[in-house]
Amino acid sequence: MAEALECCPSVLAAPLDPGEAVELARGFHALGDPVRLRVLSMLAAAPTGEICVCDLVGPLGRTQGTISHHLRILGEAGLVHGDRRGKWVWYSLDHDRLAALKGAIEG
Amino acid sequence: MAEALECCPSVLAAPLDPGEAVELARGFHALGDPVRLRVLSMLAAAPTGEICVCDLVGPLGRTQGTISHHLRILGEAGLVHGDRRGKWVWYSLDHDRLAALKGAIEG
DNA sequence: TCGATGCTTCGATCGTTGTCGATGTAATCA
DNA sequence: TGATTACATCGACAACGATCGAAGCATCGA
Repeated sequence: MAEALECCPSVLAAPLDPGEAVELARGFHALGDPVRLRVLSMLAAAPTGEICVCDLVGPLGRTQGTISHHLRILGEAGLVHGDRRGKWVWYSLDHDRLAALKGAIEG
Repeated sequence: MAEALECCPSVLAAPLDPGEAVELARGFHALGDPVRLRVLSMLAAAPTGEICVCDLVGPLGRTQGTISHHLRILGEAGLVHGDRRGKWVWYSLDHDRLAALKGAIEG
């Protein structure tokens, strides 16, 4: 087993030190809300891989301010990125970050 | 792709319906705390796959009541199971439940 | 039966968070 | 410039959650 690359801490390998645990918990905490999970799944299912905020508000049944709040949390967790183009801000999924979290809980 | 087995909803497949999102969020929410992640990693690293509460209190630097609280949350999320044997309660990891959560965030 | 040990539950505190409505800001269009 | 649209931020509120100390169970040994 390649011990060399310590890119991503894993819950299932050696006991997690407190710092790694805090960092990982930040990521999983962002996944711990139904609205945010649905945002991610909508982004993953979008044909172009991008969705603007206005197209999230209706389906998710939350106000625009609330959706913006959740997108900020997802962004701070590194799970999504926003790109302003004209009046719209297009959000897309960060597959690498998601893969890193997945890697943290696989044996 | 085998559409047949719909055992575990995935964030990255079709858009999540609200009910599935709530259920998945419950699991990820349990992972969204540093103390709980360290509990899981200690369980995974334990030679016998089991640890009693008294052996978690010291390393995690929390009171026994707090550790018990976190174990209850992990248990309700299906991530750990407790087994009373004599004076001790031995906790172990539910690898299947963890794998299901992992499966929910893989493409 | 009585104490000691391991764990759970309870009550209280205090910070966090999901939500809304309202306001602010940026970009576009007339 | 002014109006409109898209999004972010703010203030407030209620609900939740992490934590502790203390009290309550359960089990074992003497």
